[in-house]
Amino acid sequence: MRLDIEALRVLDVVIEEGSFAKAAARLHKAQSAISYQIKKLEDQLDVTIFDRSSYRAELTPKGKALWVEGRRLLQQAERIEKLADHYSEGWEPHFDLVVDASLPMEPVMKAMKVLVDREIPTKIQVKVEAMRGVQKRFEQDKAHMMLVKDYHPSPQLKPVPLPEVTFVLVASCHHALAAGERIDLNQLLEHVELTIHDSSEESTDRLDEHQFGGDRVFFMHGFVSKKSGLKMGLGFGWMPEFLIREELVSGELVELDYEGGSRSSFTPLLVYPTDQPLGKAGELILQQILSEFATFKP
Amino acid sequence: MRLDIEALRVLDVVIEEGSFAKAAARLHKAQSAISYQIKKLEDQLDVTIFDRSSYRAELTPKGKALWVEGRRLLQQAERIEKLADHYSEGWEPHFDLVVDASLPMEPVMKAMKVLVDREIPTKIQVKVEAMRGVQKRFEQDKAHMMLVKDYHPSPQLKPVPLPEVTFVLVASCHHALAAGERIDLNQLLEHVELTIHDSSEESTDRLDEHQFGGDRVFFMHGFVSKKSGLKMGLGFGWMPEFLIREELVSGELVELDYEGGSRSSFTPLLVYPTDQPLGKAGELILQQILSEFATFKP
DNA sequence: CCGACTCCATCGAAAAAACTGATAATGTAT
DNA sequence: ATACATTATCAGTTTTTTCGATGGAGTCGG
Repeated sequence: MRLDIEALRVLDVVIEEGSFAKAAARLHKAQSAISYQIKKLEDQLDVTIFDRSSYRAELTPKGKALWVEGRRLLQQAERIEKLADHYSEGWEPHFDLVVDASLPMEPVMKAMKVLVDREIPTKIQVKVEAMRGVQKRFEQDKAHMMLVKDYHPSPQLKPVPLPEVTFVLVASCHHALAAGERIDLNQLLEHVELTIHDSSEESTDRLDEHQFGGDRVFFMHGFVSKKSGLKMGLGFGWMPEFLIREELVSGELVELDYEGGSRSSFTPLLVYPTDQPLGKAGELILQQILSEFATFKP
Repeated sequence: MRLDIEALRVLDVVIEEGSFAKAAARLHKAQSAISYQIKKLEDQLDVTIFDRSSYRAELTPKGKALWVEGRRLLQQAERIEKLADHYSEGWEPHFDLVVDASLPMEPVMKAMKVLVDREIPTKIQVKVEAMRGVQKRFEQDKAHMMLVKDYHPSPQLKPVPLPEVTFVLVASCHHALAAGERIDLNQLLEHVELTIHDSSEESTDRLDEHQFGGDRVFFMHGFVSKKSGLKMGLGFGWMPEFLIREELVSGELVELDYEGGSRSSFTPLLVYPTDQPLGKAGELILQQILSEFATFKP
């Protein structure tokens, strides 16, 4: 590599200042050091950058073209240095967040918006997964934080509780079960159940705690499609209450009168590893997500 | 500037090779020199790039992010070096060609196409001007070559003749002059003359040699619009023969029976400065243009 | 036209940076 | 357990960079 950033910087300053001597002054160097650097650059690139035949050294066309390219390199160098500065100020290069699909996305989105607006140097990625897929992705990607419904505890993982989420067992108002009273398990099992496809499992043989185990179970790929399946009367199923509030009010979806209980609540958790302290971005995200969830009303 | 290309190159090789020692071998340096460069980079950027706690040094996330950025810088550095190599091989950074609008563009375009297809490193610009504007632009832009109908000779300018171009005095077949026989100057001056706007003049008070000096002269901004003006019967005027060959055959435009002569030929010139020898691109362009003009049949 | 000034190149000496080779500490593989 | 691989460190050497001084050439202002 016969190119030297320092030499390009000298070239840039010489051109800006208009003379070797002035550049030397600005760079706090002797004028001979400037001569040396420029000559070195010319020798190494084998290109005459300055025409010295007249009084003041004048840029040759080739010199000018190289200068233009050199400035781009200098800018890239500055970017790298700024990046390094950010890192030593405590910003982490990346921050990966995994979120359980059954949690409300609005507070997460709001928190992200705040971070984006602050133009922090950390690159943030958010991935949404379902059920066991959340922790699986968290571990696979070595992510920095996850918002989960449930997880395998570990001494290196610190959980922070988030506001409770309620699930409701519902079906379309036109569904056979909608009118049923004191429905028992056997009655339920006669109908199609809609549930979410566990994004961690290839062969779906395990059951979610919220799954009844009938013969006909339809696995949807998210609560959006599950909700539309429910609304069109395809079957019954559990839904986060905040997602179907409107449909419950309008009566489009109705809460089933299931004898085993039609409501189920859980406390979602914000989880992050403690073996590595959170960086600046991590702290910010932590605070922001907690604050958004605290004020979140669906 | 606390960034050093050499250090980034060492970092890159270390990561590619997987160990300091192997990188040292590939770079023909001692292993301690690699340690030194990496440590220097870490100190200067104040970022831990490698985690040395395990046996082999492992990239930290920050280190990886810096490496990715560093590679972009290395690529830019390589581009600059390649550019410099091209320059010392004799390629010039830019080549500016000015062409008179009354010359056929086809051979020029063909020549340019050949150059472009060869992917030469020189950036080529072609500018089309009219009349005195050609040489004016040539001098103003310090262009490297011009194709002109006429120019002010100078000892530093070398002219090379190109194939003759013929101008024909024409008008629409529906124009009053079309049917005239042995038309004299006074008859001509009773009609609107179409001519090309000299791109060098602000106030158009000078006359082209091909201009009769009637009261009503319309200045067009190129032969394309002049031709359409002629075809719609707006007036009469001189046109390069190669541009109106079809219209003459079809009879849409007719050659006037002017007593001063309805045809005028001139030898266009390819002109370039001799004080600076042509670069590789210049030589190529010279050869290519001459060869394209030599084989050009309109 | 002269003297003061600015421009840049060059040179020897000095300082700084980079590298070498050897050694040590630690970990891996067999 | 032995041979080998990996990285850090250190003293000494080589190379690069800088300094300060000098000189020739061009410019500026009277």
